[in-house]
Amino acid sequence: MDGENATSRDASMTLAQSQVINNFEGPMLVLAGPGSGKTRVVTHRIAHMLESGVSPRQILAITFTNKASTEMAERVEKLVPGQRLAISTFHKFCARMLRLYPGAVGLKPNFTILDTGDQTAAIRRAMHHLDLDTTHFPPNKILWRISKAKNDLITPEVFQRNFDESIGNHWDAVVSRVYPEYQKVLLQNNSVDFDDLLVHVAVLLTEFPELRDQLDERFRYVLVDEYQDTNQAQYRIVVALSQTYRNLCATGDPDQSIYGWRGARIENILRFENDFPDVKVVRLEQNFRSTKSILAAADQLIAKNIYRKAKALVTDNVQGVPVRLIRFSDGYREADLIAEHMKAVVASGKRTWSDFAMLYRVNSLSQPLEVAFQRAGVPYQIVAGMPFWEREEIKDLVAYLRVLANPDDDLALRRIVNKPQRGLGAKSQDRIFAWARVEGLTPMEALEKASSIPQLSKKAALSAVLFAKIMNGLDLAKAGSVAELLREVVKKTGITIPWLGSGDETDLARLTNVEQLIAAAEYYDKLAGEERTLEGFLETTSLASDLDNVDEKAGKVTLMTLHAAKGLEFPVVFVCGVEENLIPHERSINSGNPREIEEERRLLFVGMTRAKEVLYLTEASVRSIHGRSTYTIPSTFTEPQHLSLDRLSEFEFQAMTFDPNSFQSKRPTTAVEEFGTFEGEDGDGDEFEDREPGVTKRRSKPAFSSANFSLTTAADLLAGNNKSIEIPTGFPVGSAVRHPRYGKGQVLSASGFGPRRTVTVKFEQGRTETFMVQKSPLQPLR
DNA sequence: GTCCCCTTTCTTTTT
DNA sequence: GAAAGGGGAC
Repeated sequence: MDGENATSRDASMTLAQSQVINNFEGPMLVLAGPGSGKTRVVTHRIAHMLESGVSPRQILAITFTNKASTEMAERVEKLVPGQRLAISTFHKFCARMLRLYPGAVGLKPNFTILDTGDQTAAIRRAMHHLDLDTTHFPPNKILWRISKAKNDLITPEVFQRNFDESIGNHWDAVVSRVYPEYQKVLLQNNSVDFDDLLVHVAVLLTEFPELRDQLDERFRYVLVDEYQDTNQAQYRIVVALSQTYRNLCATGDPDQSIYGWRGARIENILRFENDFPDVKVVRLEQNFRSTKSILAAADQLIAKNIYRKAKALVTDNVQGVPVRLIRFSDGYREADLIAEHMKAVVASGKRTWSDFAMLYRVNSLSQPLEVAFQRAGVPYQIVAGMPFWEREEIKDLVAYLRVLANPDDDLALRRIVNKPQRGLGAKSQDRIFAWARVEGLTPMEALEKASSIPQLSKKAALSAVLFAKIMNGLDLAKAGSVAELLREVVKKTGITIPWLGSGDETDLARLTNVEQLIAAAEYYDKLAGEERTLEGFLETTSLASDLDNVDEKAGKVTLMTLHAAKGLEFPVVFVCGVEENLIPHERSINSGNPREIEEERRLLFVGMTRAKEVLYLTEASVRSIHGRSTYTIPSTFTEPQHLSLDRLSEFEFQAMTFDPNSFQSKRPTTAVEEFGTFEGEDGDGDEFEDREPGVTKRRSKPAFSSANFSLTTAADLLAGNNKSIEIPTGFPVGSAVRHPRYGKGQVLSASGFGPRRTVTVKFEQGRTETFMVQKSPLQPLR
């Protein structure tokens, strides 16, 4: 798709695609199936608009993720270089708008955007004000309810009214009290949460018609991506911007709506046709991504949804190998054998690590996979886990900047006032801030004058004054750059001192994270140049996400949830844990709401359609969940009468791994021949020697895997060596190992073979632990 | 004021 | 089984 230019466009486009590109006046709804080249079409549409004389200033393209917006911007840039147009995420766009018109909703221009942690803290505080008990009503759950209300544009007043008018449950009783108080806390802190960014702007556009007119005039052409995922607030914003100039182009796919639980409304697509009766609806049904086999299976699955507008899925691509459902005896075998399979395929030289993706419904499934991949030496990147910006040390440092940028940001101040520990515990803090309120001072002023606060200990007062001194000495203008300012924070607060020289892995990780934060600041400094502000940097930090860092070409296998996979594609995809209660998730089943089951089905549909060439669904007979081993039930979605798949046992899968030629599909299919480059055929066993990337060098003596001792290795088989490999002794006495938690160590003693092998390891940091090799995350160090 | 142990809970989380 | 949050002990 690279290297194309704007002029050679039409020849390579389908009729539907050209329609989208060429008709940019008036409302349009693009229903784009998976892999239908949507981004390409949208970017070409923008290019066409620019070429036709539309001013770049009049175009607004909105996406959901940073990644999508960056990609769109890059691709437009490639087509029509040097144009400045607004391509942004919903939240970023709203943050911009709010910085321009903060007063209208009671904010100051330097407001901060709170992350989930701060939001919970704010809820806590609100509940504290109301004397509500946080044990019985967990703040997280309350926050969740409030967030849902905001997504639906329900204000605290309306929430309360709704509650009063209904026979409310006691939950909503609590929420209807907390919600307004929470908003008050946010306003006092001159801050907003993620949802507020949208809600405030929606309010702005509704209550200030002149402003709406002005923005509508300014953004005459609005494009929205992933329209099926818009919530009420986003819908309102988009529609408000498209009244005078009704050039709204929404692209989306109802079949890929997987964020209903976050307030996304598929109905927004249906409503579109009501709001804009003259809408042109274009369907992009041709898939350029997947093989016929994959598409047929996905189509068969999604056709089972009742609440759906039927859409064809067609492709000119080859048939490809059949979609396979593999049944493993348990989750560990699943992980091990998949790792082994990938190793073998990569060793054969036909694929690289980054061709593979592992998708799962819940994050907890990543753990056994991780263990197996580490042991097998398969390089992987895991998306999600603990997002960078959520890390303790990062949030602390960012909180320092937040207080500097927005002195009203009490939540941030509370966070850092005793970090590193200065002997200013909750009690002293309460005293200081209570005194501030009585005296009518800002919290910072109170800290400065702490020595005159009655009943505050000498020690606490001293620390408070010292803290105020540090803060007063910090200034962006003086420091020159955000990165430099951060370095000063680190130096003056000594926050990293406890981590220096301890050698502890987590401390080392903390230090690295701090470095990374500074690096991120440097990057921002460079990008923003002289226009750099603290608010600007903080905005990038709070609106950043882990997903932005997915590198599809990282030379690693990618592990992530099905949700995170939306919008991505990989040559080979494993969707694992396709079992009842996982997909569909038991919560959805228990909800009794068929629409929730349909969302689960769409989720699997999204996962399946990520695959370009080879797709595996896997299930385990026994799965250990919540620490308990349970017999699983096959997923409703894969029942034979619903979905025709090639069903393989783990042994058949293994055989296929080691000798592609030995395995014949059970279903008669002539399809295989059509695909030239897949594993599953073409076993000419070409030289694999030294083809593997570094990590897997230990091929002759693989890290322990239960399958290894009875079978020949993939590499040997492919090389034509039919000698069996020796039974691995794995982790011999005296060998060096690494444990993710305890660090480096040495094997003291070992006993047993195979799955029962246990080793005792003495770790450098002193402790000695015994592990079942198969179940532990131990890695050999060469 | 801090730490540790107990209980509880266990989707998904574009921003 | 593991992490997180709250309550109680020091």
